Amino acid sequence: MQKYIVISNDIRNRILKGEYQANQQIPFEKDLCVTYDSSKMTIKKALDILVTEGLIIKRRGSGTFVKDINPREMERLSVANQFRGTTALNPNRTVLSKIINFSIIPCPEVAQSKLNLTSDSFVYDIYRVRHIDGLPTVMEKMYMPIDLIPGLKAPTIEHSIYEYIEEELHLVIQSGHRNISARKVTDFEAEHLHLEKGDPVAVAEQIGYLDTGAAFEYSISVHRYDDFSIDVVLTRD
Amino acid sequence: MQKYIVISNDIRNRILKGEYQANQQIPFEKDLCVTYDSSKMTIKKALDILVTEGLIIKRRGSGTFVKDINPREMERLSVANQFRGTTALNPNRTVLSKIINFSIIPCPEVAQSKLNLTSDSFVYDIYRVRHIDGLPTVMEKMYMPIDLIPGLKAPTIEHSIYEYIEEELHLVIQSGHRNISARKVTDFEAEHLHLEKGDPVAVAEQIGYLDTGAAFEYSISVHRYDDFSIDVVLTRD
DNA sequence: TAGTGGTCTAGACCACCGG
DNA sequence: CGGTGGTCTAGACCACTAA
Repeated sequence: MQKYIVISNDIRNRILKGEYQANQQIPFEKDLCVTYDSSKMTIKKALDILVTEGLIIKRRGSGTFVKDINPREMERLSVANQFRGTTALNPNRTVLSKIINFSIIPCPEVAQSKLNLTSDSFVYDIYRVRHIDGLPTVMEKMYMPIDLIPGLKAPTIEHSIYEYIEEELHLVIQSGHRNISARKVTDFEAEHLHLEKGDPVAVAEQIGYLDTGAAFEYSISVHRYDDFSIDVVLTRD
Repeated sequence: MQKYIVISNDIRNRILKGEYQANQQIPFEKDLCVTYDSSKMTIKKALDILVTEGLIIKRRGSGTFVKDINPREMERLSVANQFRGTTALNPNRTVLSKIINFSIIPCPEVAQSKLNLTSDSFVYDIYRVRHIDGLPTVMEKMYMPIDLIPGLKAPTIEHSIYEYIEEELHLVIQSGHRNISARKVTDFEAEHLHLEKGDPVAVAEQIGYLDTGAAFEYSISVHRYDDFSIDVVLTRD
């Protein structure tokens, strides 16, 4: 494990345990260099991780301070801006899917620009309802290039596609570009999600990337409004 | 302007102009060191900015590659995960507010944990409808500690509070922690937002921080569903 | 003015990928 | 095995803050 990760974890734990409290100043980088027997650059890198997580702020000329955050709020932060599938996001719940459609088609126009493909490429066309602890919660429309993700079968789609990609194909999922919006549920969706006509849904449109830079997924997830929430840490510049 | 920012901007522009195309390999860090007359660490820092923006990916042992992104998709990315107020987010539109409530009260329980205050601290209690180009678009409930943000007056609230904080008080807004969800509009909100009973709204609950680390704002923004959308770049690890 | 964090360097060593 | 990007160092200089 790299040094800056270890240091970063250690300081994060001290903050979460309350050893460094909200609004309190933490030791100077110079002193942390001694504490952790590291160079200034390494300490800076460790602290910068906590800055992007939103736990601390740094002020040139003054020092480094724990943000003015209630301890209960802190735990959410470490998972904000992390890319996880539905299964991984609900580790203590059962996630199963009912397949509405599973076929292979030429890449439709709507997905061409997202996946950077042309219509002569083939993609899986997947439409499924994801049940969490038995309750229909998300409807997911998904396009994946068959060249990148070979061998998809119905049983996989009923469970976790991401797990298949990582554990069976040994590919590495690297990042996702997601757009969040809201709208009214369609009648078709309402039926599957057990919602009333015109109820709200949250829509997450997403492009997923492998560590090769290749776009492997374009999906539109329609979530019941009472089971959707996402945390984001935003910064100036 | 710092060297790594200049380099980062230059490479971003080359990608956006198509000089470095989707899926294409860009020069090795070693060569970029020569091109930009910089050290390896500086080049790495410049490239890492583009990685977190979602434009490129790096593979140890292989090189650095432009992500498999359609050029049209790229422009959205540079503003993802940026913290802006409504006014700054709509630079070409007119943003005005109708005040529903503006008073000073002891910090209510709902905001105490968010702002890390106790009930003996006073906060502004602001409730306003934000009109964008004349159309009611967002209803914003906002609590701000009067100690941190002194001198707020009604005319300021009708325009941009963020501008007042930065340009009049010369404070620096540093980051925000935001939670996004969706629900049905209340009857009261429907009236002000010109929505029908039960229509969807997107809810952005947010804590804003100054560069001192102090929480200066807790707000709940209720957006018309047809004028709300947010982009997020998510990563593993 | 002393001391903070920010930038930048030159160079060492390492983990990983490809031929 | 050579070459990539990743980590880490020791030290220089700078911009900024606070007393």
